Amino acid sequence: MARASTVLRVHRAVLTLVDEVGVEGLTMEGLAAAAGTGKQTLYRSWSSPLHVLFDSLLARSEARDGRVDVPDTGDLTRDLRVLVDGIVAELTEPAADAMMRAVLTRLQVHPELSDELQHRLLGPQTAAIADRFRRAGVADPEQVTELLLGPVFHRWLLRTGPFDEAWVGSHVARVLRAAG
Amino acid sequence: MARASTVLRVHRAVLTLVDEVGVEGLTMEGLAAAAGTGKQTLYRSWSSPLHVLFDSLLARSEARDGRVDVPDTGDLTRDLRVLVDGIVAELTEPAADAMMRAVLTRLQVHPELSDELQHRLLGPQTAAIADRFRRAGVADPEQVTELLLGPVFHRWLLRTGPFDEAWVGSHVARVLRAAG
DNA sequence: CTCAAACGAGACGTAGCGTCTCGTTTGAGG
DNA sequence: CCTCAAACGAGACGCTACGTCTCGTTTGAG
Repeated sequence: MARASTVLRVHRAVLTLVDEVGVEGLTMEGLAAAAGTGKQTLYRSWSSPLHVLFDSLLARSEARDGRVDVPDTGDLTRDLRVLVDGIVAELTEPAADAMMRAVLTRLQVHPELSDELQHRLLGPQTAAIADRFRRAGVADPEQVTELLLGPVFHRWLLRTGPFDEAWVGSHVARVLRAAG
Repeated sequence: MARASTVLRVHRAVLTLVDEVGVEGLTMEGLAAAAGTGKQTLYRSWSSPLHVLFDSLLARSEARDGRVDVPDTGDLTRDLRVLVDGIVAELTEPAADAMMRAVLTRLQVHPELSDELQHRLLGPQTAAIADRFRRAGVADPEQVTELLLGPVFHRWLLRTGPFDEAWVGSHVARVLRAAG
């Protein structure tokens, strides 16, 4: 429906614009101006500025073959600490924090986007972590992955506590104890 | 600053209105009309429809002395299952689900409200759960509480899986294994 | 009873919405 | 190389909610 060059231009524009005005500041009109496109062209492919941003983020992630590198040195405890440290670093990096918070947030209003995020981004990432657990002989690797990520996510989203090194260490230890 | 009767009227109006139009459909103008108040009166006390809703929810929760009942029969496994079942029931009840999702997510844009939610609602609730763990002789009860709630929250917010009975059971068992 | 604070009502200019036309560009099939 | 429909840019349009503002009225503590 839409021309590839147009999509590319819009994708680039939204990532630039969101840095200037923030996720809340995105508007279809601003986007049209920034991308040098007509509003109708935007509405042809996306139904809101959030959809544009979201689509652009997914496209970018897939373009760089969006793999998670789950460390596998043989030392599971160590690997998990490195993994969680990496996730925490990304969650607390101000720009990424704001963006993910906003996207995740606004996503709640659009369950179909939630599914898409699940399949195109989160799913592969949690699967990679579950694989690491499976290789280490952990039973129920998917659920243990959830046990690992859930509290991190909980702490991040609800701001219930800091992500210091001690917390990461004891959290990983607790998850491994649960994993048996 | 604001008269108590006015606040009460607005609180009542926003809870009625949100059932009709949803959280996204709330506007200051609609709220003013529903509460029979001037817009200036609203802006005097709240800065957005979300703030009004949020304040109203907190007030309601505190009015009924918003305590969590954490079961304590002596059988920790059983108590935790009942507790988690209760939380899951509340999270999946359609009206409450939509409301909490909207509030919690929109909250991300207003960190100061996040703190308020933490202190006036979530904090006391997690503390009650941590106390149950502490009474059972669990070490690090706060962190084990996070281990219990994190995955529930994660699964709910990201819609990564269903909340069936088998999941609750195995999750509780895993958390207890981590608790030692 | 008094009078300042709080109020309701609603006018005002602004911004972004989503729809719509209109003339122009583009690129695949003949 | 030509054709022509699909996609495009530009922007006008009416609309809704925004946040600010005035103005006259109500309310309740002193």
